[in-house]
Amino acid sequence: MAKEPGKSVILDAAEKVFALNGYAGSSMRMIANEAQVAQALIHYHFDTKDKLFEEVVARRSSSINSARKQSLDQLRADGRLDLEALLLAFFRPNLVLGHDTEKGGQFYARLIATTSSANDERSVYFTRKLYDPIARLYIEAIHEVLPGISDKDAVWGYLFLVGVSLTSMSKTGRAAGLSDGKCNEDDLEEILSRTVTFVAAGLRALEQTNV
Amino acid sequence: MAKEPGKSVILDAAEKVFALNGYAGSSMRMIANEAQVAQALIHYHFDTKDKLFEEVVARRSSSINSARKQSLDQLRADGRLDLEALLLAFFRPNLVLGHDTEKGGQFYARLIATTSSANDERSVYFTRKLYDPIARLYIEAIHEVLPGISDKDAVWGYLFLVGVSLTSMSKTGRAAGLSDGKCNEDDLEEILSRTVTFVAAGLRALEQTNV
DNA sequence: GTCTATAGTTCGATAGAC
DNA sequence: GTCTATCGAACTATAGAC
Repeated sequence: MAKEPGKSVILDAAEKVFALNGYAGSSMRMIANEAQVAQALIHYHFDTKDKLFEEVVARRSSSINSARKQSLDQLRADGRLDLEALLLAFFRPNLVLGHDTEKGGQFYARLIATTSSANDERSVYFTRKLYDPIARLYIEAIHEVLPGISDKDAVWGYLFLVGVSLTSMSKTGRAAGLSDGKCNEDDLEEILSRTVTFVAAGLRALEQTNV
Repeated sequence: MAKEPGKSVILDAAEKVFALNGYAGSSMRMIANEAQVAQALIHYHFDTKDKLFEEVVARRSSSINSARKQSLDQLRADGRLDLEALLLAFFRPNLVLGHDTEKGGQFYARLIATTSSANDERSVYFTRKLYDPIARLYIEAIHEVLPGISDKDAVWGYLFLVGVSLTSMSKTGRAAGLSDGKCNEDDLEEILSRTVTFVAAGLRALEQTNV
């Protein structure tokens, strides 16, 4: 079925174009063409390119961040908060969205990976605004499950954790290329279990260095 | 002392502008202004924006990659190749360059982090051309020092390793912000030892899952 | 809401003087 | 080798018909 014109069609198109070309590398014409609407319609609904980008990111980030916060609270309430559970709570929302073609969110993971690695003012602004609050929550939780870890190691460990998750989220095809096809970037559980194993061991090792 | 006009002044300016704004977000005018030369002079020396970018990257990547290859060969020749030595051989060239203000290479690390996380055709092309050969070398070396690791885990482990190193290389100020100033992104050895500890434990854990 | 047409700006690249 | 000046294309955004 053909999609009807409207805001969501434009948001989907913009998400894809921004993810594949970055903010500066994307033009309103490319997005209009992808969405099969007139360029002026995008300005009617979203005003400027800047505000369009903000709405693209806001649509997904709020659900991811609230899922991450709720999972953490739930685990704590149930007394089941350990390191592996913490990592699963963090990774799963992003990976699920990044691999879920139904929701049309398969490009958001790439968009976030690109944005959070960029150094321009807009990208840094978005990263801090959207992800620093969640970061502080998870750094605090790392202290709970690894009581021996130092403040510095908890922060560096969290940043390493994010670096690993961005790698596994991006679906650039590099894993398949370097493994001659053995690694399957579409196998969600395969990636998730490896990521958790790797990061959990890394964080425990950081805790050990402070004993 | 003021720098004299010429190719190296333009390359330094381009490296900085590209690192801070990305390829698409950088204009020849911005670079000309940063270098304090006429825009036409950049075209005289480098022809197109594309070729300028290629020369900016080539200037640093060749020395980094040959350092990585030579360190690996030397360790093997000396019979001192273990996991920690392998990781140090990989991380040090990039970290040293990223923190060395004398050489003027302090922006290259950010440029590479941005480029290797981007999904546009040019960035993917550069990442594969410049870094896939070194990647295959180090994946092979991972198999040597961790004989029990599976092919898939070695590739995923290598990609996680790269993800962690990009995080610690970038100097975005996020570590300082999240730790209320406790983490010092300028302390090279502090970052390097943490990175090695974290990644070594992660890779050993991946090896263990296959026993 | 959605379109066509276009104004006004900025871009990469080139011509030509020195 | 370095400059000023400018061309033609692409860009964001807007005006106005429907």
